[in-house]
Amino acid sequence: MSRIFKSYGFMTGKVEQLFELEFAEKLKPFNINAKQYGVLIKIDEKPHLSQKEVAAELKIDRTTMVSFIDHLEALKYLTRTKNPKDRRSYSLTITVQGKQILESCWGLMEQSERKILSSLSNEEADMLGGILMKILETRRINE
Amino acid sequence: MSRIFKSYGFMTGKVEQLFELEFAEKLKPFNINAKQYGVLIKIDEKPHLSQKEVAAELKIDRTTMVSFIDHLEALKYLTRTKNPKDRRSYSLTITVQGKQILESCWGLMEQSERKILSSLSNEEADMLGGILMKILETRRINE
DNA sequence: TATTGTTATACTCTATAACTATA
DNA sequence: TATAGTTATAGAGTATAACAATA
Repeated sequence: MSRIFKSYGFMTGKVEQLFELEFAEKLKPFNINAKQYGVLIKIDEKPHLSQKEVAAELKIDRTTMVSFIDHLEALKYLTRTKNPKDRRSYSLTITVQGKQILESCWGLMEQSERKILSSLSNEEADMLGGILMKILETRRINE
Repeated sequence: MSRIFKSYGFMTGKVEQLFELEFAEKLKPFNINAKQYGVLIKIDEKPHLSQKEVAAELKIDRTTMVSFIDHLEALKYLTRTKNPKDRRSYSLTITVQGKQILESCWGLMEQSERKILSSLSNEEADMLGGILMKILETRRINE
């Protein structure tokens, strides 16, 4: 086996690619990508955030956020309303349709992840989740 | 904690990003990126491969490979010589300087990976490597 | 005719800078 | 003056199509 395969970065990247490709396929019918799905989750969990706040929490550039929100609004997955307390900013809320999409996508994501992890025992899958979480927690990427 | 954080895909992506950013920083002085480093490893392990063969093994587009090889040749990390048995293709070999760079980068990669994994016990780090490998093996990404 | 490497081109994704409206 | 959102633009990174040299 090639030396490069002994690299955690390389292995993690390849596994990430498996998850990404599998999930992107499932998301196609909904016309959104994984990052836009993350934006929708965030707005569902914290209604009335502004574009800037969502951008900061997900570490996405605010100009990129404009196009993401444009797209999700056009699909009627969320609504922009002017924040009356600061009319420069928007208050973002998910729509009923958006919530439905969210649930469907969550199910599809679990399904595609089960497929990628199918060679692992339940214990190994749990272990993987715990170890990844542990790496991220110490880096304080807790959003 | 946000729901999205319970996703393997999301966690794997974030961890991959940690490895990538850390290693990219180390590679800067050598003026190559992680994929070009992978190309160099491949040519070191299998001398006299053609550009097309390297491209196929690493799943990189052959037109992208042209610019990678241009770059690595300009840095004198590898040499192109015409394959006498098929003058359409090149025979790629790593230079002495390329080999030195390879060893330096390998050390730096191990160093940056140890940093990312520093919150794990040795057993956990080994477990992570084994589980990632197990996922990839069943998908037959064995190059 | 098919294939290797090359070039020109285009496309995706994202970031930078300048603009507007509000504060 | 500073800030939220917007727009225009540019820069990576990569892929598609057409071409030259060789098989």
